[in-house]
Amino acid sequence: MKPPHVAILDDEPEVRRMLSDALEEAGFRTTSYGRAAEFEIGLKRSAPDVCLVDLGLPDRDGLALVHRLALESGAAIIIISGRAQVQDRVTGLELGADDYIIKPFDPAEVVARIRARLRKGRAEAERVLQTARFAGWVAQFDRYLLVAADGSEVPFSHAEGEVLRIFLESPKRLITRAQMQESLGGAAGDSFDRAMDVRISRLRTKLGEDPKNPRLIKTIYGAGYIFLGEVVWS
Amino acid sequence: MKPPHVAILDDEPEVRRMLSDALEEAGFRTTSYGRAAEFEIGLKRSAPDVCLVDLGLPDRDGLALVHRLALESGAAIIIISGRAQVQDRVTGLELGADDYIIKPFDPAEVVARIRARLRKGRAEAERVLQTARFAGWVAQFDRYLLVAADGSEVPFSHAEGEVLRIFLESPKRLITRAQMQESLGGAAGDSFDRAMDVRISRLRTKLGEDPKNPRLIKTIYGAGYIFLGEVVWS
DNA sequence: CGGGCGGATTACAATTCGTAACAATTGCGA
DNA sequence: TCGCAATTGTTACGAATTGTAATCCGCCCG
Repeated sequence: MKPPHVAILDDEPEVRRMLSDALEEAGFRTTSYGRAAEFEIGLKRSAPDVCLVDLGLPDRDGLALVHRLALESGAAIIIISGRAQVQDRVTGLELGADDYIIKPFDPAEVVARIRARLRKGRAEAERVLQTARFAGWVAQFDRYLLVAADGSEVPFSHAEGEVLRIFLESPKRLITRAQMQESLGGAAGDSFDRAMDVRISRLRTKLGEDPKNPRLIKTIYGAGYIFLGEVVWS
Repeated sequence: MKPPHVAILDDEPEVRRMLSDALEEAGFRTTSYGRAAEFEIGLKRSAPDVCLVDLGLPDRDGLALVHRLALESGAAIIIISGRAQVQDRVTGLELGADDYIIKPFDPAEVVARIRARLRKGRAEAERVLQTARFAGWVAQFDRYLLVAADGSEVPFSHAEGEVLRIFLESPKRLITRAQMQESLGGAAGDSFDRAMDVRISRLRTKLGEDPKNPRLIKTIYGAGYIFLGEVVWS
């Protein structure tokens, strides 16, 4: 997979350098331009995935440029501007910019915002399967399936999945019964806690736990539960 | 075309009102929630196009919620937070938020940023997508026809097509029964849910699903359905 | 060492879902 | 207008999952 290409348009050389340094360190390819005329020539040679555009250009009205870019280019357009008024931001976004960052900016935030833009573009294809690995198991939450170390598959139900998710999201930490009820959306009190017990019990059997010596879901008498075991999400 | 639906999650009633007023004036449908628990229940009823999430929630860690939303929901996620540090913004965006707005905010900018998000998303959807490929099938919605891998053709009806389209538009994602009913325009409640079951059942038989071990349309008891399988629209 | 209490497990009941059979609706052509 | 066929909704019943209640087991403290 090729690294995404970011085009930078800003008349101040220091700003250009700061941006290109940060972006290349973050794994992007960059091309920098100081004037709108060069920028447009560069666009014809290679289509960037993201355009960072400063509005205060010497040779062209920045907003008009943004508008044309939005219509003609498929790239994500991010304005970087010293003009901080709300009205400036609103018109910039209305004209087709995908984001508006105010100077002075932090390069780390620029990187994060670029990533957010690129993510949506290819989000569906790249969406990582929501899976967790622990103690030889692989839990696939998008398929409601547990895969054992030997490859055998054990389906789990929605109720069991909710409990399992809570455990896997905070392993090695005490989870009180009240917390778990809250997460499961159940009204605390009367007889719902018994339902929770049953859910945990059924989950334990699916995980092949030895009731007398549970290795994964440990009961803390009078307090709650702890999920032991290294969890790696991917 | 239905107006986009924006879900608002913020514990301060004034903020909720300010947002919903501005958004509805701008032509959006809104639903407001004060607590994460209610918000998640609302998500099961109808799938919003945009989620505005405040990080300072009383009953749940906002960032964890954002992360789950990013993975499980197809909506655009915009954080609205009083935490203004760069580090906060970066982690919020890295966890899957599409934008990060700092309190105090101007409603006009919120509207503009929501529009910017929807614009990008809709650009994809606006290409008239009439055929989808999945699991060896080709679904041609303009001809109400399913073409199998061996070339044989199976016609599907309008009702079946509606269900199929919903599945193919959000594959590998839980679709609650309420969401599906809303998409199908049916009044929830009495006996319409049985009609939906029947539609799905008939679609399953046309797809040649094994009732005991469905490979494509999986039922999540008590929750909804998931369409497994890679989908490519063209 | 025994009682009380909290949790685990089992059996059963309630809910939810699948599908087959049937009824209602729609659309079309004679 | 009538009748036929295709589609869709409705009802009924069986199967699967989940909650509830009853019982059993084990921990903690005296």
